[in-house]
Amino acid sequence: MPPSAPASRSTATFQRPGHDHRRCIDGALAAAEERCRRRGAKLTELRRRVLELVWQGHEPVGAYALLDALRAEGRAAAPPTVYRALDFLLSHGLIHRLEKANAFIGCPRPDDPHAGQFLMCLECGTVIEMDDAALGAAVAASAAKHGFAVSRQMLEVEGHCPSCARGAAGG
Amino acid sequence: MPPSAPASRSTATFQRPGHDHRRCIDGALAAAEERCRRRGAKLTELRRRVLELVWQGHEPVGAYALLDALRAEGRAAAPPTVYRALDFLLSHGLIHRLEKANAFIGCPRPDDPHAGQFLMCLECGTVIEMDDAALGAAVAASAAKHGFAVSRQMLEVEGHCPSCARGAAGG
DNA sequence: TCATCAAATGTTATGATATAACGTTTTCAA
DNA sequence: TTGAAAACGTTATATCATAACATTTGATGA
Repeated sequence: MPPSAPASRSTATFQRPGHDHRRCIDGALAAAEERCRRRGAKLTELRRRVLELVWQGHEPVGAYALLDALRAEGRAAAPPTVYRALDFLLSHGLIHRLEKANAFIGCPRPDDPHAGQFLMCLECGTVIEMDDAALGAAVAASAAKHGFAVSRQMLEVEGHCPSCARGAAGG
Repeated sequence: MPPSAPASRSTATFQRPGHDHRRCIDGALAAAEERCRRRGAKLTELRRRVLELVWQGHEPVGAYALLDALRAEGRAAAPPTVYRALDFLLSHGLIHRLEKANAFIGCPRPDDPHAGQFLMCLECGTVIEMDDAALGAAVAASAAKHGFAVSRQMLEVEGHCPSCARGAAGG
C-alpha cells in the first residue's frame, strides 16, 4: 500500500469494536513518517515504537503503561525514556495529551492545525477527536466577549458513545 | 448583609488587579453556606476554611499549597485532610478542578448547573469561568453529530487576558 | 579515518499529585 | 447513653512527572 494514498484514514467517528485496527496503526505511522520527514524531525525507532504503542487502541494510554510495554520488550527504559518520546510526539502533533486522564492518545490528523476536542466514553473508555473547526471558532468567539485572546483550547467531553448509549438506553 | 441579596456578586469577567477581593471571598462563602443549607450538606469549619483558601485569589490553587496553608495555621493536616475537603466542595459545585493545572478554583456561581468553561491567562495566571450556555449547547450539538451523549464537559482555554494582552500588544 | 559536536538515550534520584486503609472523634437521633 | 454514620486524624503508599548527569549514536568536516 503506497503511503501517498491515506484517503480514507480517519478516526473522526466512533469505530466499530471489530474494525481493522491494524489499518489505524499503519495509517498513523505512515502519516507520522511523512510529517517528520517534511519537518526534518527524526522519528527514531524508539519514538516510532512509542507512537505505535499509543495507537494500540482508541483508548488513552498512560506513560507508565507505555513504560511497562517497553520493558516487556526487553528494552532498557525508565520514566524519562517514555516521557521524552511522548514530548517529541506531542511537539510534532502526532499525539495529544488528555489532561483529565493524565494519558495520551494518537492524533488521527496530525497534518491539520486544530484544537483538542475529545469525546470520551465513560463506559468503554474509547476516545475520539472531533476536530470541529466551527466549534473551535465558537469557543474563540465566546472568549473574545471577555476580551480574551486564545492561544490554545482543550475540550474534554465525557459521556456515552453510540454503542454504549444504545446499550444503556435499550437494556 | 443578608445572604438573600448577592445581586452583583460575579467573577464572570476579568477583575481589575486592585479590586476588592474580600467581597469575592465573602460572596462565595455566603453562597456556599446558603447552598449547603439548602442541600442539607455540612459546611464544616475545615471545609469552609479550605473554600476560603481556594478563594484567596482568582488563580487556581494546588492541593499541597492548601495543605501548607492549613499547617501554617497550626492545624493537624495531611493530604487526605485537604483532598476530602476538596471532594466535598467539588461534589457540591462550590469549586472546580482545572485538569491541566492539577489545581482548584472557586466557582462564582454554584447555583447554576453549568459546564466548566475556563479562560486561563498564561501571563498572570488568572482564571475566569465563562458559563456560556450557548457554547455548552454548541459542544453538545457537535458531540451529537458523532452520536455521543454528553454527561459532562470541560473546556480549558489558554491565552491572554485583556490586561496582559494589552501589555503584550502595546509594549 | 577519526576528531568533534549535537542529539538521543541511559541511569539514578527525586519532586509533585493523589489515594488506600484504618483508627479516633464528633454528631445526632432513638 | 448508646449506637450508627459522618467527619477527621494518621500512616503508608500509589501514581504521574522531571532534574541532573553519564553514555551512546550519528552527522559533519578536517
